[in-house]
Amino acid sequence: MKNSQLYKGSLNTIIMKLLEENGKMYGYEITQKVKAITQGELNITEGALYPALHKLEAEGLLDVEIEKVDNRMRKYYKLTESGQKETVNRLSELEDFIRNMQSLVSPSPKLEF
Amino acid sequence: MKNSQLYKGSLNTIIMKLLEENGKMYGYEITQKVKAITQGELNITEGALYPALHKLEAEGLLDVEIEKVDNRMRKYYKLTESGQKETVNRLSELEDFIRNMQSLVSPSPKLEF
DNA sequence: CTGTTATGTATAAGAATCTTATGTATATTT
DNA sequence: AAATATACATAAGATTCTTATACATAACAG
Repeated sequence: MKNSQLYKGSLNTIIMKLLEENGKMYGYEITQKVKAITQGELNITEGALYPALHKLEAEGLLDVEIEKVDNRMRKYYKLTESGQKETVNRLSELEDFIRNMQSLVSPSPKLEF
Repeated sequence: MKNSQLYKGSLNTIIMKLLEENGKMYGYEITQKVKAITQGELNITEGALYPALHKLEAEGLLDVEIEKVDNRMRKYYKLTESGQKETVNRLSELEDFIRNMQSLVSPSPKLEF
């Protein structure tokens, strides 16, 4: 991903959320979309992305469909039914995570007397 | 930590933030504090915590001070000067991370016509 | 009084995720 | 003609965490 270790563990959730929103996407498209949404702050590397997609597919959360565009291969991924249910869970976990992290770092204001 | 992979990579930031707020803390105290703040949702395991503390110390971000209380050892950790500076960076990275994740998953509302 | 829970630290094996590097191939831009 | 963009893939190694184990004292429960 980027410089920060914080993104570790969040890639699956990002992929699934984007697929939920966009129906179907291919790998390279995902990297570009993420870059655009985060204004270049988050760059997903292929070495992280493709193994993640393969794993989600192996787990039955994604379906794949190969197309050829301009003589180049594209593997379009979309959520399975099981994947759609799991996406709801992952997003819920992400909300909890963000809430917990904010509780931990939000400046519980030090009262001064 | 807990069930979710999302927390992976965030432990160092949590530790440093708590030390910034509380001056000095010992390991077990950190686990209890995190549990309390997150209402039991996030449980830091010793297998993750102690190696993390040792590494932060080795990197010169933490200082350690041993005390004996009730015949039991406590290792109090506090931020070094370098650690204080680095904490600012880490918290800034965390803010960026949370902002980026919210951009990615916030329901860019689908307009219907 | 004896076993369990709480307090307190530590490490080692293995799992999961990611970085970095490399490889292949075509299309487009310079 | 060379560099960049598009498009997928994998392998070695780094990092971070889980799970299990280990040691030791204090407090509580049966």
